[in-house]
Amino acid sequence: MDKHYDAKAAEAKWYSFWEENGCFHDEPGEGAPYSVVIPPPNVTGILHMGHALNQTIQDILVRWRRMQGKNTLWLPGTDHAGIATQNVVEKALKKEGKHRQDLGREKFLERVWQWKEQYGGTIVHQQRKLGNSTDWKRERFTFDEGCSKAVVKVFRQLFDEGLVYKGNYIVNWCPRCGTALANDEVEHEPNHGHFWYVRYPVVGSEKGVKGEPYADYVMVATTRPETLPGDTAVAVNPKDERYAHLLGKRVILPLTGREIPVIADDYVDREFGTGIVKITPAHDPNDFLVGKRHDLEQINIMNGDGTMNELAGEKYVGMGRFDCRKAIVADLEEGGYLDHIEDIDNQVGHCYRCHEVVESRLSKQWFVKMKPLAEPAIAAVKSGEVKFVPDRWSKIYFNWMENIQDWCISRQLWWGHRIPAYYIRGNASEEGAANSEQVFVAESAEEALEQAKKATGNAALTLADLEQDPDVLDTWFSSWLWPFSTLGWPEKTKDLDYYYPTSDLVTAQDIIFFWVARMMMAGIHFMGKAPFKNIVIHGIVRAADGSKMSKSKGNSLDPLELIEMYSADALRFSIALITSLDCDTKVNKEKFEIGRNFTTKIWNAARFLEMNTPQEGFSPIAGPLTADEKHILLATDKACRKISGILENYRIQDGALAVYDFFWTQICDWYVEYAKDAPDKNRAFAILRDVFFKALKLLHPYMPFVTEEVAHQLGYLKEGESIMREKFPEGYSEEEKAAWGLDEQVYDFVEKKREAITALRALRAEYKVAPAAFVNVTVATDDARAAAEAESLKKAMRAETVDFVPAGSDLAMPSKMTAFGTVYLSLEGLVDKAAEAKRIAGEIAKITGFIKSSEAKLANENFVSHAPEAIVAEAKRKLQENKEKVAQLEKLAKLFICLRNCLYEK
RNA sequence: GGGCUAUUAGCUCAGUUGGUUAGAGCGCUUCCUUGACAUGGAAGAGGUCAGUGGUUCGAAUCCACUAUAGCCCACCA
Repeated sequence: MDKHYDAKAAEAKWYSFWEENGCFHDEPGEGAPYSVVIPPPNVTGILHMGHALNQTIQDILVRWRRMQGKNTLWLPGTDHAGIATQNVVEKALKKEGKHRQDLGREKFLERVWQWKEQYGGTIVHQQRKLGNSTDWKRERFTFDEGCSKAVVKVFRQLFDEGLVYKGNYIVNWCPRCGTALANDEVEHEPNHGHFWYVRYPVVGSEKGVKGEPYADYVMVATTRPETLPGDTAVAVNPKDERYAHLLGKRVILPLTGREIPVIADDYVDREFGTGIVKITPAHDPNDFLVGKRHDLEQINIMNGDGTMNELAGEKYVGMGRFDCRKAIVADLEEGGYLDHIEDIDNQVGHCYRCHEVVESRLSKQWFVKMKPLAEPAIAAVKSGEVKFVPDRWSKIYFNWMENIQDWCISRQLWWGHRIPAYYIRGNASEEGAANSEQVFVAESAEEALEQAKKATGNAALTLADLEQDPDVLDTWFSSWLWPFSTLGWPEKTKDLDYYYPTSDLVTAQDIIFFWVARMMMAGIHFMGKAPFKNIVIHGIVRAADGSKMSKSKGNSLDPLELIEMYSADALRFSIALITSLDCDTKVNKEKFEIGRNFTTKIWNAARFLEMNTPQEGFSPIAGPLTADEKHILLATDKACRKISGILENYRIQDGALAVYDFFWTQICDWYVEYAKDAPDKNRAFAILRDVFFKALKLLHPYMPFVTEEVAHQLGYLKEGESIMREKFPEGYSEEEKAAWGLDEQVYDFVEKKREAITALRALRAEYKVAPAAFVNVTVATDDARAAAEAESLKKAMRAETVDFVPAGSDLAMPSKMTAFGTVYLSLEGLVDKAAEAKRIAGEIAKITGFIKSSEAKLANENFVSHAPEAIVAEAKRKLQENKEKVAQLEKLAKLFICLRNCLYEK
């Protein structure tokens, strides 16, 4: 083996080997499978730390289950990401000085597909670098033929069920992008704005002259005076006594002269502003709801591009909304309606894409009625059919699902699944086909034509008479079908039958609502079964200071760079080790050294084993084994059992820790050191060889590349074989354990022995005994097995002699008490430190403190009678031990005083 | 405003149903390089578990309140 591990070469070699040999591929078979669908990244995306974490967790689970022998499918793919992708292509067009309108819909879409073919594979290639064992033969795209078919089918079905409807609704609207935005696509930012206090004269009151107050008016505070022409009421709180007299009266809307009612609604906050609110149902979401409750007219005064229309008043037509604001304010002042202006700080929504100020706009959009879909999805989690891991996320899920709002699914984009709704040409209103009332929802234009013929009684209609709704569907409308559309639905495929419902869904907390909850609803509604059994939610990877990673902040780490620097295994292992499911993870570059160092350790340990492999090979493990040999076999057995149990519970981090500790501490630090000087080296190394392969297999889900490479280098596997096809170790059989004489007592005995060795090392360090010096050691113990360990102790302690005396022997030498026995270090002939006396006094004080607290505890009647026997016995034993320790230290103190005296005499 | 979560060593975090003197990694201190590995080895220092009160024989762990931080939802015209 080479002195250094070449991660890059190994990663490239093994990934293509696995892929070419179908190691990732699965076909329906016998028995319950393990299946997972990947959260599809945006096709425009590049791999970031969030993906690295998310996919590492999935790959660990997937590789582990596959090695357990289950049929295992991890299905990859990408999301067409409507707005994001369209934006990328529009930007490219802009460089050519073109706009999408210049190309027209068809040509533009061609361009997007071209872009997708050329660059869309970026993230998919990057994912391979991570070592993902995804079944690339089944890679899907939310906009591919099959997924698109599923989308149309679902839309049609929901429409027929009355769950999809077209409605007037206030949506967040970006005037620049010309599309509705989902709530999450709006970014609220602090804004320094103004409150304009405007007087609305009460009908019937005397009109004042220009510039003077009206005799009777209501004062309204608004941040958006340009919407004033759309007001259809003013509202007060029903409990507000100040304004009780106004109820039922009407006021005059300034500049228009229109009369509007004064209404009472709980929505109005008495404390805020003047306590009187103007109600503009077409331009504010809250006002919209108030308007619904009071049956108010909705006056839409704005065009889609943010300019004013004729309903705003002749004077303002064609003005931009902000120019119009200025004009209206000026006119209000002119007319004497403006009382005063106040500076305020508020929040204003911006488009997450182009940063334009978002407008609330009344428009016709398509919606999905969510309540009927949500109910069974809530029930599935309540009943335990589907579990959240960690469980606390179920609360958040319920909270959202129980207060669910209808889902606006139409987007005014071109890149996406076009809404399968058709209208008779010419019926469309000015705002486009979406406003036509006569709509035919069908899976094809031909089918829609049949419907139209039937509905109109006009058999002469042709396809040319129909036009399709121009809008496309929200991207989530395809991703919510992901767990079954990717398996072939609506066709009844073998895959669908075998792999659905999937086993685990692994994702970050930020898309529980947008994606997870909706998949639950779609899965139950269309498949009759929830789409997965467990929803594993992990945190977000954050920068070292706890802030979110973002390119613009420059605080993001690039997983590909980390792979380049430390290797994919290092990235995977480190991230698994430092991430707990329960909270976000803060990372910096240095953290990934953990994994890099561990990789090096594995490589070097493998080299050591290789160097010690006899030419003729190892003989089978037989004969009476030494305690250390039994111990490592038991430790291996424990590790195997422990790790599967840990992974069953998704404790990825604990698993990483366990396997790290097993390999580094148990194998490298202790067993390898033992094996170097073992009485029967061939047997010791035969055991090491066996244990080592098990360790590699345990490690494989975390570190696929180095484990595969080492397994081949050491000859565990022949060419053409893969560690991926090995069985995940389950520990040794009862027969093996019996044959080798493995039992817990031996394990504990070796643990104790190690304690003695550590104690001696500590004594050497404390008394500054040169590392190379041979020392004389005495151990006071009654353990009958001790004598057999004299040789191994001598080596581990670098001792000239190791003598045993009965426990309780009282020697005047520096000592440490251990579970094995009291270890004494003879200082004769070695450097001494007179100042030790002081240190010992400190130690005596410390232990005396413990003794006092133990004595107090044992004197406590309540403790003795209530606590379990074992606890009481343990307390007594500890007390006794501490007492002995103090006695020993006191003796030692005397010795040091004596030594010091001797020194002084010199 | 409503909800959720966190607060344990200098830093990042474990701590399973309450049970001896609270752990790991990194960092720090001391020592060790012809030895598989200095990307290493040995030893060590460092914590009144955010605070207060309660339940209990016993609390980092359970309960209440307080403080601080973070996240989500709804957002004030």
